[in-house]
Amino acid sequence: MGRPPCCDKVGVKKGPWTPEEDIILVSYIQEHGPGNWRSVPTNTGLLRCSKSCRLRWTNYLRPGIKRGNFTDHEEKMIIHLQALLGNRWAAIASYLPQRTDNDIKNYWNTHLKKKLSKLNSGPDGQKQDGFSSSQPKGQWERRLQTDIHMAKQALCEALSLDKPTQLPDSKPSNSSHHPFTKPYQASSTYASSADNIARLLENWKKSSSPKSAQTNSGTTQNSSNNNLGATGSSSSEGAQSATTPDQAFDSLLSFNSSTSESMSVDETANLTPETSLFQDESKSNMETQVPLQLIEKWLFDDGTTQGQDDLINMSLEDNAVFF
DNA sequence: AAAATTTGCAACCGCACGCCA
DNA sequence: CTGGCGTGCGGTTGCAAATTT
Repeated sequence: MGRPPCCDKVGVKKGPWTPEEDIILVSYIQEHGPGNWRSVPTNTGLLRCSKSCRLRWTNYLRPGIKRGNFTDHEEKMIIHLQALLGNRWAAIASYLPQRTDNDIKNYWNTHLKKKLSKLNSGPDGQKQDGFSSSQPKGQWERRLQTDIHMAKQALCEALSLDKPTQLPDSKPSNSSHHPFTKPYQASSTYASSADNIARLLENWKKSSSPKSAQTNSGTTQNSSNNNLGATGSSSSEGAQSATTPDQAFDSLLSFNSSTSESMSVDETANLTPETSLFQDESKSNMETQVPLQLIEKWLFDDGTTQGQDDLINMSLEDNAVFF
């Protein structure tokens, strides 16, 4: 028995996305906005299941996504947040605008885990993974602990009426991932999305040796590391060298270049309406604001860098205070 | 230079959750 | 209240690229 698959497997394509598919998806979302994923494959003719479409959008095509090259700052945040929240990548991602949960999860699993285990396997390799020793084992317990923690802090905040409002990046973000559950908001949101896809395309064309559709994963990776390389101007380059006779592509690029002319991708990303759009989301606000104080404290103390251990200790001490 | 091994990441899978009729 | 449906989330896998032998 069990739950039937989200989509019948016959005729459903799997594996890396091709630029053509990306274009179709983006241009569809450009028109209709994200959401109602179930209908996306039917309406676009994509031979993908709805989940796959959503994933592709949220992890790659969504506007304002930054890929690769985690900064020290981000790294520390992830470490700290992981200590606080456990493997709740979506929650962690909500503190890191422009980063997806998948990206963070991958980065944690591939880089940070090792890094930390090296760090902590010094004299006595007890603290595996950094700080898990102080955490409940099960996901459920951990979640519970976090929630209690959050609730307590929220209470404290409420009582002190001293709410931080100005955290630089305090964007509730993607806990509900979509700024646009409503019809579809600012078109400029898609500018950066178009940037994303323009990057994909550009790199795809560069490597557009016969392999073409080939390893989209490869092209994706390249593009992902080239955020700086592909700006608005380069996307129009992409338009010129376009070999894909796709109208959607043209419209995308023109759309793109008209909206983000002089901005780099990152700039665009930073200014993306997401930031403001997200700010109304009460649920994630609840979630974000609570540990924010801790994070803020840590972030703003960052200059005084005492090293990760101190950060870790801080979080653990904080936990101790609350329990 | 070629083969073997490791690494990194995109994408898939399946369960959980929330909404709605 | 309950069951169906759509979506979100975290764990895992598969494969290409990078590195080592």
